[in-house]
Amino acid sequence: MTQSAREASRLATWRALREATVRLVTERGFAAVTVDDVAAAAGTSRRTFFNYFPTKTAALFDPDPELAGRLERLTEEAPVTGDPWADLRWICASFVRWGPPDTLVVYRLVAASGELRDYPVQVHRHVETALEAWASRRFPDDPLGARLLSATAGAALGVAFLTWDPATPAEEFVRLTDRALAAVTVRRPGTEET
Amino acid sequence: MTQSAREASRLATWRALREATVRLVTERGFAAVTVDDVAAAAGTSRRTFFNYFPTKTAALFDPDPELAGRLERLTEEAPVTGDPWADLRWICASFVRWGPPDTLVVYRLVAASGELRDYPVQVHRHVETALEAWASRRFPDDPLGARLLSATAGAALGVAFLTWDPATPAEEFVRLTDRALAAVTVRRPGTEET
DNA sequence: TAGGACCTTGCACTGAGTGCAAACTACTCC
DNA sequence: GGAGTAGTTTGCACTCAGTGCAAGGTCCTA
Repeated sequence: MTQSAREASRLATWRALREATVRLVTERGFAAVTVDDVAAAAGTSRRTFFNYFPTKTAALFDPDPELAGRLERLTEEAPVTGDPWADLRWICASFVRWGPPDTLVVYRLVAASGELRDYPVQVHRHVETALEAWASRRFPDDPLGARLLSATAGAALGVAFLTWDPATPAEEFVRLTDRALAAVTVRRPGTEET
Repeated sequence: MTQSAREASRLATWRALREATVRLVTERGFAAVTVDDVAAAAGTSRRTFFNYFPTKTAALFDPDPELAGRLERLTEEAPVTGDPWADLRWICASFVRWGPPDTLVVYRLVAASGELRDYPVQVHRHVETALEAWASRRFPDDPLGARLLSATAGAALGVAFLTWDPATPAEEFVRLTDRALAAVTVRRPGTEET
């Protein structure tokens, strides 16, 4: 389980590239930063950048390798009650409250930047992906219901994020997330009344 | 109100470009079609293409100019009851049922194409935009609640779309949309009970 | 310590998207 | 009807994202 030298070096390069991207984009704005700039700042070649990230935006939004594991664990620890939407709210609330530190910097960057407003979805796409995996594991024979759970939660997270003023502390974002999730209810399709 | 020659010609060029894009992408796939190809097929120059569409994907997903007006009218005709989510469902159901013909071709194209699976959101982004305008007009002092309504509806539409098998008739898509929308409820934040 | 797996890098190429300036076309107002 | 103006088309040259390939380097394993 201890990392080999290769794995360690790979993670280091990944983080150097991520760090350089975030720093340069913070300083100059997304459009004014080229991949060459990032690669140079991270001490690697342009070609290596593309070995780690498929696109320029990915360097900003791809989740840290360790984050994936944490999210995975969170979905496994989640309660399993008769109300899947409540369980999903539990996962979202835990995730947001835990506040992955690296992620929060990017959050604030995107929220504050006009030119990145087109990508609000990207910010929590990996969360939504994890939720979708959770949901489809739980309801394998109901793709509509499973996707509906994760997509709706994703929408609520996105709305909370868009409404959040990045100048205010992160707790405010947590509060908005709670309010957004609390205002929505998702039943399994087929059990609707009306 | 009758179009000037200029307006008519502009609309014609817009539609020629859209039509060429859809046709070529259907034949060859998105990646294998260049903007040059599209421009040539539409009988204009590459540079003119970019006068009409900011990106290649926009040529596929931007709503037909007339569609915007129709959507606008739909949001004005919508009922105004004490249950905004119900009103929103009415708008979505009407829109989907009316079935804008041009749009449906693109829908089917995207749903059937593996390489466009990353863009499912784009398909109904303009609908979501119209819904957001409607919601923020109705709840100007509650941005969270307004966005939550439109984003959730958008998520439901997206899920219905992703779950839809494009080989089946459009009515199936309508049915999925109804089921998805019926399974979700959005209250105004602040009026939640747990 | 030798061979293979994996990683980095340079090079050359395609194609998206943009700024600019010149030619062209439709509209307007006299 | 004709001159001026505003909007449109187009070519050209440019930047930069992203990809394929092949040569060299580094780590790991037997």
